[in-house]
Amino acid sequence: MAWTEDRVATLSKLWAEGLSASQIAKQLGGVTRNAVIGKVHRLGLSGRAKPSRPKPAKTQTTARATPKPKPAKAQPATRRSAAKPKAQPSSLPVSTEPPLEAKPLKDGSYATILTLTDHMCKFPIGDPSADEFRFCGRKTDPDEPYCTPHSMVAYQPSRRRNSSGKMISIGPAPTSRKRLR
DNA sequence: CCCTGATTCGC
DNA sequence: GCGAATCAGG
Repeated sequence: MAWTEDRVATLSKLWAEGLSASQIAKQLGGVTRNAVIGKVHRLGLSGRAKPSRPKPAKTQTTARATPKPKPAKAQPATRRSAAKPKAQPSSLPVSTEPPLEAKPLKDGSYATILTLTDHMCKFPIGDPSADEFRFCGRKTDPDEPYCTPHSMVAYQPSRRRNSSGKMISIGPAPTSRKRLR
């Protein structure tokens, strides 16, 4: 697609109207937003509503100028952030209370969002909006957000329980959850 | 992850 | 001149 005069006219108009490059591109058809932006720049009408422009100059020249080694990136690996138990089990079938209560720390206090550390079970205890809210705080296995018992309730597999109500023997680990990556 | 505009550069 | 690729933000 070539930039005919009328197309450029349309481009200018839409751009002036504040439409985004992709919007304009879509409307014009046959061009990508990059093309639009490129053209806009070439036409010299880049900045639209730019009150201030403290742009200290982009720093991407290096990437371009450099031969670009591209050593095969290690791995995207979606960052696994700290566990977020979220929502309280207030609407669970039976007991609203988890099998395990929070365990006092050595100093007698309880684990809070402030005192939770790496190897402490992050299983939430109580109402998150309440002052008494705390975390289990027990020791956890490396990498695990919860202590073993809490892992079981937290990651209750889609597996059922047996008739006696007991859990089906799950392996030592918190079940299957280390997916992905 | 979606989107934005900005920039560079091979064509 | 063109626009894909890429960057930097939101």
